[in-house]
Amino acid sequence: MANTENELSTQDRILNASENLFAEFGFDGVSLRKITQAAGVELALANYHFGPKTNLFLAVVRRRADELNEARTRALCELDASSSIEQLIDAFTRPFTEKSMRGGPGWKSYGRLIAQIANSPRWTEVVMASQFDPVARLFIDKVKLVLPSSAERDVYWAFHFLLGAMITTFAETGRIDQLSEGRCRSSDLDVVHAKMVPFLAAGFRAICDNGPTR
Amino acid sequence: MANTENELSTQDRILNASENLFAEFGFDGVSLRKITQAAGVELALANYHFGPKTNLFLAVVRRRADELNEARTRALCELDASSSIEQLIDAFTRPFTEKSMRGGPGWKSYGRLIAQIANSPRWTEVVMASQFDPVARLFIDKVKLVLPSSAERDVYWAFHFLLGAMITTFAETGRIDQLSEGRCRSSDLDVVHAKMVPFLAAGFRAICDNGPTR
DNA sequence: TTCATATTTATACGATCGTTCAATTCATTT
DNA sequence: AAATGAATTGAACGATCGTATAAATATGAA
Repeated sequence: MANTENELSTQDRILNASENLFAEFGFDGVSLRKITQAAGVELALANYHFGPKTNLFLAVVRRRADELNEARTRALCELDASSSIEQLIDAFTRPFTEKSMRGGPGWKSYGRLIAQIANSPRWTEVVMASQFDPVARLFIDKVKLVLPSSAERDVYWAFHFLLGAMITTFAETGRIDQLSEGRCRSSDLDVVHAKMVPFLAAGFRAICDNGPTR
Repeated sequence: MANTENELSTQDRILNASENLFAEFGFDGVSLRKITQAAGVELALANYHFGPKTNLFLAVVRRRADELNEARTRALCELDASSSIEQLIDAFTRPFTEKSMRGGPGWKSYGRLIAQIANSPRWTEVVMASQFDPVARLFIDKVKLVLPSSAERDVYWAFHFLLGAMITTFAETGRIDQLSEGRCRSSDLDVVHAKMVPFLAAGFRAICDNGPTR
């Protein structure tokens, strides 16, 4: 058997190489030859273990999506109507921050990968909706409890802005590092997280807390 | 000569087709053959007028970036230290909203294109920094005037979150439409803009208005 | 009209793409 | 040891990629 000691299985070697390269160059910017070469395996093994290239891409996404959704769901379920919007946003965003900072280097690539997928019409339905909608609905339902006077549409819009800010944060493109001439370090997600939660919480309160609904 | 009456020049036909296809499929997801076919011109004309494929991509980005930067700069320069943070955010974001809603269909594609570029390490430096940094610095300088008690780092972080929310808004992937089951229509940017400005303004105040700096 | 220049056409080159498959090796069970 | 199925190898397929080039055509100045 493989995968004893510190050796990785062929599947994991391919998945890791795919994650890195897809994150940097995108789905169409990487060939299966580059992937298998980076993984140190033969070309045909990608097709043997994962089928067509699209399936390999989906396998890369799904691998960490399950773990992430589980952590988010667990954190959200501990909160109720008496919680603050800060706690809700923290529960939704902290799992990725934790994994990106302390879950291994693959999570950094995964953050960049999700950012590409999220803004690509090609993958929005197939990947984002199918993988992340359930926990998104859970988050929104909790927001309705915490901010009961909010109109439902406004909660969705606030969540839309949250997604944009969060996804570009986890992408870590380094743009803000460059623009701020080193004053900001986007790779230190603990610091960014501490700024992001109050920023987004204030936004939620501003547009979702309009007093009695009618 | 060409381009009399309602006919488009070969360059414009190629640029328009490139804009649409790059926005939908990404740089590596489109071939010059698909582009020239969609433009109704011969394959070799793309190379003749624009050189390598990368140059064509950059030409697509630059075409509208100049017009957008000019409108943003004009709006920002009308504001001073007595303005509100809402006015500043509006000045920065409204030009794209206006052009996307009433500037012709090409601006919709351009919004999706920028979203891809913004989160792609490949283009962050070459495109984003070189094209959009000057007006970004102008915006940040104005924020420092309007929120004088803010720490400089916090202004950059707030701008970072603004960029994420704004860019995903202009991408119009339709994800929030789907998630909200039609309650939100991301293509109606006038409505989204009216929600985005107070959302982001509250976020800026939350993390940039910490009282006296020290 | 004649000539020089700019643009368009048609074709081709070498490279790389995703995918397939027969042959071979490996691991495990009888 | 023999057999069986999974895993790996190495090579090849047709298709498509970006780019280049020579010939044909269109354009504008003399």
